[in-house]
Amino acid sequence: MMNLDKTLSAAALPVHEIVYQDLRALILFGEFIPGEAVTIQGLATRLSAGLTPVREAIRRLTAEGALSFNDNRRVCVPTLSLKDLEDVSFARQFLEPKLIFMAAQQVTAQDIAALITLDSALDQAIFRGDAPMYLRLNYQFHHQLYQLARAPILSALTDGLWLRFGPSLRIVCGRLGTLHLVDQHKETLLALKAGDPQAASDAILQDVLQGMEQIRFGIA
Amino acid sequence: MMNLDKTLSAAALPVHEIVYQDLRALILFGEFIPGEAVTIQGLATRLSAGLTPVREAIRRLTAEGALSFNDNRRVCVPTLSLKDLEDVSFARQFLEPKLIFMAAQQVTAQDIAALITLDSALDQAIFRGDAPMYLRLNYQFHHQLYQLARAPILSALTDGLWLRFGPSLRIVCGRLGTLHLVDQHKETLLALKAGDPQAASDAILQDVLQGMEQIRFGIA
DNA sequence: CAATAAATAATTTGATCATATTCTGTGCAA
DNA sequence: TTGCACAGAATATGATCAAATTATTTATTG
Repeated sequence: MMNLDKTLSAAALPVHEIVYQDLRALILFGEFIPGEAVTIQGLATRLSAGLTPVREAIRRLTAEGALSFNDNRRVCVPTLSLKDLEDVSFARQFLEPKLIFMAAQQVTAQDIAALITLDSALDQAIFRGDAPMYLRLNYQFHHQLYQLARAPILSALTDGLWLRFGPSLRIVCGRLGTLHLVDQHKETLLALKAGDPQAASDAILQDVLQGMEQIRFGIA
Repeated sequence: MMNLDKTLSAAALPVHEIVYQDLRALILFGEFIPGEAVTIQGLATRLSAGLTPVREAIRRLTAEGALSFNDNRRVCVPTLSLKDLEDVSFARQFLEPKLIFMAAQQVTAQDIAALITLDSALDQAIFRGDAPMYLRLNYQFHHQLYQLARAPILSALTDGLWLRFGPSLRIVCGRLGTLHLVDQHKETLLALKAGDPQAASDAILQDVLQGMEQIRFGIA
């Protein structure tokens, strides 16, 4: 029998991949509170999948630090200590500027246009006070920049760090709303347009520092 | 009924955990050649485990970049391009000195003694031309230093990088033997004993640079 | 007698496996 | 070259067993 499920969809991804992406988004955009327990069977029900695919997705996320595997064999969303945040901050401070520097060296006008579109939507979300959308678009903006650097290993490292502070980010927004947020991306976009890697790199560093400061303030 | 399986062993780890550790070691210490295909069923047979635990271990290693998941749904050991090596090198240059700096600030005499013991064994292995043992001990030396930093997130990042260049390292040793290797750890140990974080940090940077250069030379 | 502690039962959750299904690539024939 | 069938491998489910947590009951003590 034909597979009718993938009628219009892209590529008939394996279930474990879909579950991974769904669960990743749930964590990244704060559907889980830090410290909250995550059960295999619960997820299987919630995402209407079998146990094995869920299990696989959980192991992946555990390897990425998005979930932690207790000695009880239970899994939960880790809470980010201040010390942890310092470490994440340190890593981002050298990874992101490097990536954006590389991206700036090979970015096309089309790429920049796409980023500008994204950033406009981001502004809208802030203005509307739409925190979930803000979180998604902000991540997407950075993620897209990583892709442009064409450095898979560094991109993976940097991307993975978002999973560490994602849940905490959500809490910050929940407490403070989005109106206090200042968009730091304009400088970066200008530097990209000007073809100035160093300026782009410097601009993104400011964005990173501001973001980390935000969270530090939020979880303290 | 009592659990007789863990007669003397530590804690009766789940099979998926054991498989993960075994497979990790196989990759890290070069039992697999870069590019080689890894089949789930093959591993299940080789490690005498079921499919589900092997599956989980593979997903974990995939998330860490030690294995790559093709669109064919097949898994293989990725080959490290020169570009990839540059990226790994960049990340290690920041991460390792930072970790060792932190370690040096809280290291005890006992810790140092353990490191010296390790390093002696390492010297022996080089002298004997025992490449597999060299690989294990060298990794262990660094890994132990990471632990002393008490920075779980940065340790995990750095540890993960070994999985990227591990398979290539093995090739280098296979080609060139171990006799050309110079132990760069003495400086680090001296700095630790002297309680000089900056010196320890600088020393380890030299070790990292030399190691990466080694591989660059080997895979070119 | 009330309150706390210990023991036990019930329920939930995790781990593993056997099995059925689906997918991918290859060789063969038209 | 195109289409079809087959073999090997990956995927996914549900069943089964073990471990852990929670709830309940019983015992003990002040």
